[in-house]
Amino acid sequence: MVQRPRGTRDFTPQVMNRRLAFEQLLENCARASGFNRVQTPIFESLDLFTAKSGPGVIAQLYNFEDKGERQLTLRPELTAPVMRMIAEEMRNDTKPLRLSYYGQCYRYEEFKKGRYREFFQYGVELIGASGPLAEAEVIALAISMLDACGLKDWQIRIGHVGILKGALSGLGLSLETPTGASEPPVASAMRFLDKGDDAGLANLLETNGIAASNAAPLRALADLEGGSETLGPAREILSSLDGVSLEALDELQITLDAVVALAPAPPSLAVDLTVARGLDYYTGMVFEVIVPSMGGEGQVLGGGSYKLLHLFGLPDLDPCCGFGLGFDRVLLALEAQAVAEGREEVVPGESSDKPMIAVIPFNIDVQKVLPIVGQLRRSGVRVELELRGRKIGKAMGWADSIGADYTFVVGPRDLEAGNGMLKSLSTGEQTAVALDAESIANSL
RNA sequence: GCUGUGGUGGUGUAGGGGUUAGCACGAGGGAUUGUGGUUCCCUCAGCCCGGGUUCAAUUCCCGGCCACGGCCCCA
Repeated sequence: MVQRPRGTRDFTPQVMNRRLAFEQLLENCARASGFNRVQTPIFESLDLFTAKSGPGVIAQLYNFEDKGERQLTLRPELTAPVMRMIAEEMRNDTKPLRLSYYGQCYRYEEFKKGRYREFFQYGVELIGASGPLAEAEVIALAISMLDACGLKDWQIRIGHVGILKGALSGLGLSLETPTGASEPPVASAMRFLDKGDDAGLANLLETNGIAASNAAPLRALADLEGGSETLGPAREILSSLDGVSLEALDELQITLDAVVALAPAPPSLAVDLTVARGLDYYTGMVFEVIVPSMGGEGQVLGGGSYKLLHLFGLPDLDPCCGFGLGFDRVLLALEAQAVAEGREEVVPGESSDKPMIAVIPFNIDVQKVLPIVGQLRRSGVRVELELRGRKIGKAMGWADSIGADYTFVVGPRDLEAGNGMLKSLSTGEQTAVALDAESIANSL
């Protein structure tokens, strides 16, 4: 028996129903904010991802050579392909572009709950507009989506890489990687701050000719916690440091104010200046959403402002802003929440559908009912036709188990009388209805 | 990359060096040749793969594969 490859999943009709409903819900949110869907290929040139993330990423790629000896790879993420698409197809489109995307991505790594080798990502990118208002639009959309799907237990953390970075470089730490080192001193400092390694931080400052006394205010800055009220203390700390600009802080303030006006209030919002997203192409505001109950795999969404389009010859469009949403993880969180609340419905609206009617021809020529089946379907009613010639009792059981709302039985007697028996499976009531689609539809 | 636990019909499980490998759900058929979600009967279908120990392995040992966890990492 051939099994599905490691780290992949099959989706049964019941599961797929839910996934489609979730995708539709996200899509509706995106469209309400003017974001329109695009789609890119499942495989791309290997260069696309090594250019963005460096040669180290190959270890986690499903890369291969095609029959024309081209170096290709299954896509590990969707931002780079969308950037590529913009450069190739959308240079002359009116800016800004508001794009959304959804699809599977592939990473060769160990998988766990909420982490698979084939996983699904939903995301948006706002291209050709930057600044605090553009950032607020993106954050607000993320909040709206999580709000719309009914998730309750989540936290959004918003930061700005420019603030710590500005403070550190303002003190005199270099943004350039020295020869022989693996990362610039600024990045090392941010890592020390994030991990709480104060000794390492002080040491780093001293070896770069900066007074170690500066470590304390930096630590205080990194440790600030809370909502937008933390910006006041942050301002005081930054003002006390030499050569540090307050510009990034002012921008973050504008962004936060705009988000409050644009989006529903999230369950928990925290300003956290150490949100680093680990990636050096993020240049401004960064944010992420955590579902605490999911533990180690609890980050369900991440994004921010980044500079990538210069890699495609479009530096004028940098920086852009966007986020990626872990489709599978949010769904897992919703499923866990539904179980905890003893609720059947996991994604809002997943089970609301048009009524379904099971048409059961009984000891008659099936041809007699086919036109009605076709007409009902065209008029928007879901119709399933009994295909196995079951006896009447079995047929009723079949109709029940496929989730039909009604049965419509047509036997010899009915045919003679020119009608059929329409039965509601929920109430058990049964009435004779004329043998035409309109009469049946009106009786539902 | 490190590490823990586990793999018995389609699903969930019991058992265990020699067994007709048990049960439940499921699916198909029948009791019931015009009415379902209750009952009864019948049928279908299983010891992950390879090697080793043994007279004998589904059971014990090793390896692989797969699954589920905890770290590391995460574009």
